[in-house]
Amino acid sequence: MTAVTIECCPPLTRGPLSEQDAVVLASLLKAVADPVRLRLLSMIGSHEGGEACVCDLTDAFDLTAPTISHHLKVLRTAGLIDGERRGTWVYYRVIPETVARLGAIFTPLADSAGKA
Amino acid sequence: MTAVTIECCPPLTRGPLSEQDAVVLASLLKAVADPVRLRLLSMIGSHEGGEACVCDLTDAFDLTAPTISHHLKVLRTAGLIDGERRGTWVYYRVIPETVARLGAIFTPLADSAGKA
DNA sequence: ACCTTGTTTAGAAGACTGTCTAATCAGTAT
DNA sequence: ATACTGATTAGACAGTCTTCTAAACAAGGT
Repeated sequence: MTAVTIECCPPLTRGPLSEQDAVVLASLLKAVADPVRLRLLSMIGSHEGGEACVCDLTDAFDLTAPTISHHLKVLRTAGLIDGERRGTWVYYRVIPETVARLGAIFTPLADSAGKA
Repeated sequence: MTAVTIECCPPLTRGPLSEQDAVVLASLLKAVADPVRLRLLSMIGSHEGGEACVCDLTDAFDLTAPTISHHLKVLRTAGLIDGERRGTWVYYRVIPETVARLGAIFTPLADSAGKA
C-alpha cells in the first residue's frame, strides 16, 4: 500500500530553479492541483485521529468509488498520503513531511519578492 | 497587461475544504504545476531588480517564443505575475501576495497532521 | 514609409487527465 | 464454500493542456 515517494527537497528560494528540480516539484504540485484531491487531502488531514476511511471519503463526493480510488492513488504516488488496510476498511493518513515541503516551496520566493 | 486575479483567501487549515474553495485553490495550483512555469516564476522572482525581460526568459528555454508567452499568460491570469511594456521590451515581476498564498495553503495542514 | 526585432494571438496536432463502466481482489459472515 | 460489502485495477471516452507554425501587433531605426 505504501507507494513510491519523491526524494529530496529542491528549493525555490531565490536562485533560478534547475530543470530537473522543476520537473520534480511540478509533479508534486500536479498531484494537489485538482479540486477533488485538495478536498481529499483536507478531509484526511482534518479527520478525527488523523486518518480517514475510504468509505467516508467516497460518500462525500458525487463521484464513483473507482474515481475516488484513482485520486487517492495519485496522492499516494506523490507521497502525500499513505494507506493501510485494517480488516474490511482501508484508512488513509497524511504524510506531513511531503505536505510541509509543498508549503516551503513558495514562502521564500514570496518573501524575497516582497522586500525587493 | 494586468490580468484578472483570483479573489479571497480560502484556508486549508484543518476543516474540510469546501467545494468552491477547492476549485479556486486548484486553479491557482494548476498555474504553477508545470516545470516551465515554475522555472519562469523562479527566474522572474530571483532576477536582479525583481523583474525580468521576456527576451531573457525565452532564451533560457528550448521552446519557441509563443510557448513562453503562453505560459506567462497563464501565470498572469492566475495573478502570480504582472507585466509591463517599456519601450521595445516587456518586463514581468512577481506578485508576492499571490505567491505567499500558495505557501500558506499547506503549512497549517502539515503542522496539524504532524502533531496529531 | 519601410524593415527589423520583440511579443502576443489564432488555430491545429498530439499527449495527458478525469471520469465512467465492467471486472477483479480482499475480507467477513452466513 | 458461497455470498456480500469495500476497494482497486483495466480499459474507454471526452475534455483539457502543451507545444508548434503562421499571422498579427508594437516599437524603434534607417
